[in-house]
Amino acid sequence: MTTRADIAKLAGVSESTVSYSLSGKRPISEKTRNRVLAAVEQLGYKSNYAAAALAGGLPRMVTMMTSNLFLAPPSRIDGALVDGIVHGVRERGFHSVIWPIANGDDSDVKVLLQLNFSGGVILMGVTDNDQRVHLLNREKVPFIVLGRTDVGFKYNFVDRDFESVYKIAFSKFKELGHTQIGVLSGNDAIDPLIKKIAAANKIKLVSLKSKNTIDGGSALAKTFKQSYPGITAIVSLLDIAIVGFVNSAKSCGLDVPRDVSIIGVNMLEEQATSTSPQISTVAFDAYEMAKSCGRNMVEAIEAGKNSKKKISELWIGDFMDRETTSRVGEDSK
Amino acid sequence: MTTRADIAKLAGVSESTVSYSLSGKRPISEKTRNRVLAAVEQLGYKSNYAAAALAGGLPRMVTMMTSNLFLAPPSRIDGALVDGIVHGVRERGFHSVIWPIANGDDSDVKVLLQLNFSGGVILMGVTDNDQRVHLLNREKVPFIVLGRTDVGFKYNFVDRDFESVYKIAFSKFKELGHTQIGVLSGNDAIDPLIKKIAAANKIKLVSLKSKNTIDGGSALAKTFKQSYPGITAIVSLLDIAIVGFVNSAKSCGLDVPRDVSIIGVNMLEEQATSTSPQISTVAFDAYEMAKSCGRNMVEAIEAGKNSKKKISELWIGDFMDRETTSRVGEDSK
DNA sequence: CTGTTAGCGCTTTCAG
DNA sequence: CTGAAAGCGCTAACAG
Repeated sequence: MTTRADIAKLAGVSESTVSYSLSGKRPISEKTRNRVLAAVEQLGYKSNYAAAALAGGLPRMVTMMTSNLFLAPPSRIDGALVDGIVHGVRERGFHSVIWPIANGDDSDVKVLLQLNFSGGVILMGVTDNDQRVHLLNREKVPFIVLGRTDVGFKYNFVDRDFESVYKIAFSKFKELGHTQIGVLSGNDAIDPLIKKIAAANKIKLVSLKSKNTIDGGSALAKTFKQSYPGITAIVSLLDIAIVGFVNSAKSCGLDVPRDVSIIGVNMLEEQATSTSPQISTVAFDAYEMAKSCGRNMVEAIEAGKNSKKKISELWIGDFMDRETTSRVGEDSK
Repeated sequence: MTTRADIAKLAGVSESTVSYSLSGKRPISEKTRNRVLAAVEQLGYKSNYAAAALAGGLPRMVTMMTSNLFLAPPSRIDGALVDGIVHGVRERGFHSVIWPIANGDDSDVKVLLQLNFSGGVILMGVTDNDQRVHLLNREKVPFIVLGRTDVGFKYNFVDRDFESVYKIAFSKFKELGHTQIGVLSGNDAIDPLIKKIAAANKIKLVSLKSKNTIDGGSALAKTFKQSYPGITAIVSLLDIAIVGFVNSAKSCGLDVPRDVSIIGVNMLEEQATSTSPQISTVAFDAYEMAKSCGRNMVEAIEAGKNSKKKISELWIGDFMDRETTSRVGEDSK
């Protein structure tokens, strides 16, 4: 294994000059740096992560914890989240990995924590009353939750401000004259927050349950006209399903947005524009949100465990009106 | 941060005794060990991964590289593979993480290799002529490919012995009297290996293309009778789709296995028994295969890069006959 | 702008 | 069975 000593010798400089040439943490003359880089190239030198972490006093690594990777239907959003974290963390000079945990098994989490390998943890895909949050909290690892869950105490998280999101969506629906709208989600029950905001707008809600798949959305489109004659609009929490719905709409005799006006609150901007220009969205830049989460994580780690830096933040989507949201009661041919 | 020095002081022993108590690499008296463990417990000591890796001379870490995590439809098999690797690697005292790589982007791969963070890499989800294999080979990182791809040179891999698998499946079909069978896969073209073995058995093949989803399989079932009247059997390479097919069969007027005899060659034993007892399988214990891959990886790392230990191996599935594979031309009510 | 050097926390000889 | 001590390769003072 070649070390900085080897390349120092070859370049005819000191070992620290090698380090600084590579890290850029202090000024190095162009000439010297080039000699160092040439030596690095020539010897195929690679830095040693463990040594750097040890000497630097910190593992420059953040760990994403996400179970169910292969069990739940994948969403473009999940990919964007991982991608965002990777780049946000990298931007701050750290690295990130996914720590695979078997479903519902705490032992994998404990192994990680016991290892002291990770400077911090980003918890993803949290479920109701997620036990992992308790474990992380107990072990005093710096952690941020991507999403929210009620575990009985406060913790740092990054998430969308859904209250604002729903307020935007429902007030738009209200303004357009809709009075009965479907809530497309994975559950039979409608989120209380949605109920509250709909009530404030005097809008009647109907639950539309679906799997978050293209076919799930298609299936809904097929029976939509018969099953829900009164529904003139849909607020969708399912990114993939609503694409399937819109794609199938025409062949099912549904005119979007004339017959059904749709606002997607959980879609990537990219998805909305590329596959379903008929959908208005309260846009969600999952990548940027996750990137900011990654940056925050690194800052929290560098700030040290003791410093109680408050890094909670909410992410608020912007309303993207493509003027495709139909007005109710007009032009009904 | 508490270190071994702290716990040595508290336990009244030397620092090396602490290390050995924890690693078990040399005999320690029961009494001493208990004092050490008590101190560890009391101070909440966690070992420092970076220091251990540095002193030990090796990063005790294996990296799984798998792109498309969130783009491709997930399969139970992928989960079983990850799980198997984690446990195979852990069994040998190493750890494993997933290194997220953006699709088709080499730079993430290069970052990892440059980091010298990983003792070895397990490449998953390889595509045709996968560039990552070239990169790994060039960087001289110990690596094993889970699956195979043609990149123009030899490398170590762990994969099923599909030639044996197909031989088993087709000779069984032949024995049962089938002469025309469908090949359920994601492609229009049929794998040349399958063609060769079918030809040897004088069996005519028809390509059945499907997405590997429950709904993909269902769709196929719906049109199967009309579209493929001559097909009496299916060899399936798609684990999820075939489950969908079998689930929908009855409601589509298909009697499995009387009308269509099925052998799944890419299913987990678990899937076959739990969801579709009518399917015979050339069983695939993805977990065990991956576990063995993980163990091999660690051994390769410990053997050192120079030692050209030959670790290639093939995994051969066992034929699981549930006596549900129908005989052609009999009992056709 | 560059060099010297003292550790980081652990593993592993070597010496009892 | 236990201790002492020499590093592992790097970072970050400190000293020019």
